[in-house]
Amino acid sequence: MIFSKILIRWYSNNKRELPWRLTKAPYYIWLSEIILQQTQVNQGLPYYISFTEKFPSVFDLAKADESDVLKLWQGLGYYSRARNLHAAAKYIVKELRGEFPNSYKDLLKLKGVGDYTASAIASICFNEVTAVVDGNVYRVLSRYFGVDTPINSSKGVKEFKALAQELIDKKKPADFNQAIMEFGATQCKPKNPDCNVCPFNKGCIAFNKNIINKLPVKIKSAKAKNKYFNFLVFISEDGKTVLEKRENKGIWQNLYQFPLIETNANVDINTLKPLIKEHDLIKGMPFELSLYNKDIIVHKLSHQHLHTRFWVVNVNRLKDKSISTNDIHNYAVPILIGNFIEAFNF
DNA sequence: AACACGGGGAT
DNA sequence: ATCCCAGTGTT
Repeated sequence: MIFSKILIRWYSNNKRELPWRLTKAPYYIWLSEIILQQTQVNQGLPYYISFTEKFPSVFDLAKADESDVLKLWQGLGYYSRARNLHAAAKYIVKELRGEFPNSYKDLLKLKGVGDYTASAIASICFNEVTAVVDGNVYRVLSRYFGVDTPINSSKGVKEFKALAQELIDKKKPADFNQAIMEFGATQCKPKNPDCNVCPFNKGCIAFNKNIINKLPVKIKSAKAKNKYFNFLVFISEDGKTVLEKRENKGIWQNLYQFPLIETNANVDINTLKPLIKEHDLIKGMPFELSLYNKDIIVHKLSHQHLHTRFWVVNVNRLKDKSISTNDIHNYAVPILIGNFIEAFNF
């Protein structure tokens, strides 16, 4: 039997029940695909539920404020997905009168939609024969066909896309695409794949040459850099504090944080005090400084290790820009800040 | 081509 | 520790 037939049969017997598999409405498929980029099903699932509840249609999403979209996205990471999602919703409503793009080519014009997502939506919603290539597909194909081209090289990207496009079931592109991803996610896993019960083990090159753990080949990325963050948790006698919006490019764009002093290394209270004394928010005012977390919190991102200390700065009163500590939960914050807010219990 | 972009889970 | 995750955008 040919590859796609075996795969689709496996899928019909083994697929998980997931909410986005109950619909073919492009808005919902799009939502699920954006949420699931670089995100495991278990992590993305509650966000899919809350987004479909709060924004049942692309019109609801388009008319929301970005701050509300980011608040709902809080904790999921890769926040450009939320910003692009919102921008694309506004584009669909304004420029396309709410009619969702219905081809790979037009889907690609949406912010945050690249080759993978355009292929997924086009195939699932419109039966377009466009093969998806995600992390699962790289793994399944590299192992079965014994392809050792690095998956994150430009050559590899083209090669695997062409191979997937060759294999896809022209009559059932939606099933094929979802099947190969589901197969990679639940059976042909990175570690300890279930080769003993695999319907492909007879023909799988990696299995038969015993090189399962050598494939796929991936070029290693640079190591994470250390950064040293000192967050200033101002507290005034009338129960106010300060949050600032991160406007710049980089991590956490458009999310909120406590005023930040970044240093080249961990600093103690004596080093930090003069810096705070000159801080715009309290220049010339008396203050008391204390360290909240004795143990440095190391928040690990893909490319940065954030060595973090929270400093409580008690002051008499705060100028403008301050907010009531009662309102602090209304702001979208990175999980690092969110965990502090929860522990500090304002 | 190389890098930035989060947070959680598995090993 | 290290790798991976229904990838995309920028430089």
